Amino acid sequence: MISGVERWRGPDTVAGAEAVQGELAARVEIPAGPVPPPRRVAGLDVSYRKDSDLVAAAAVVVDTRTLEVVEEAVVEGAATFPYVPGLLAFREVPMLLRALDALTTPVDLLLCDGQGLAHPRRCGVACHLGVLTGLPAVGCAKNHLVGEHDEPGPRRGDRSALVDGGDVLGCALRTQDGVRPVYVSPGHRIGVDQAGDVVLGLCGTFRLPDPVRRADHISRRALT
DNA sequence: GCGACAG
DNA sequence: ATCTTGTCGC
Repeated sequence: MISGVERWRGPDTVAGAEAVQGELAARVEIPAGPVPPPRRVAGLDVSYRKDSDLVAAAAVVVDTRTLEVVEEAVVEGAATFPYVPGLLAFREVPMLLRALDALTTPVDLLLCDGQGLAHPRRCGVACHLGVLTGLPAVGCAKNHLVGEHDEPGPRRGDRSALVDGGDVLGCALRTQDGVRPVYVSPGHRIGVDQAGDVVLGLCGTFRLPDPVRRADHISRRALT
């Protein structure tokens, strides 16, 4: 269970949402050195239904040592904000906070399906969730949003920095030999290198980290 | 004007 | 994200 979550007040305009991100971005903390390795990670994801605003959000807590599932939570609701590139958090965060509240297990880190710092205003969905919960958070996106990077080497674990405006925001990480890289960036209370390490350590034999895959499956199944 | 554009 | 079967490639 996550306590002390401040009530989310969603803006209703693009300008308002961007202003909120400016404020949240200022509250993101990125430590210079390593932080204690997370023991329990919550993978998060949201699924949508084609012809309605019904959505399902899932949170799956996984033990990083055994890769065993500790707890799962799924909630359903209505989408209240449209998808706008750069403003994904306003569409998904309200539901994800509800899923997190449904958990009874304390978690050490949030692993989100989307960007963290690798965002136009350095405030991707992982930053929103990290700041609002106070927990360390990492963003792991399947596609690129911002930042330039060299093509990572072809093998599992190969990575190259994501750079934008002179800042290293994250990395393009090859999580399996020959697969397309994922885009990893810190959301809160963790550094770029360690964020990549955490994601790689949770990928098993798949491109995406296990907790996120499980959250995807569960949220999708909930809409059936 | 022409791309790019997390989910 | 979602609608969807078979099929091309390793």
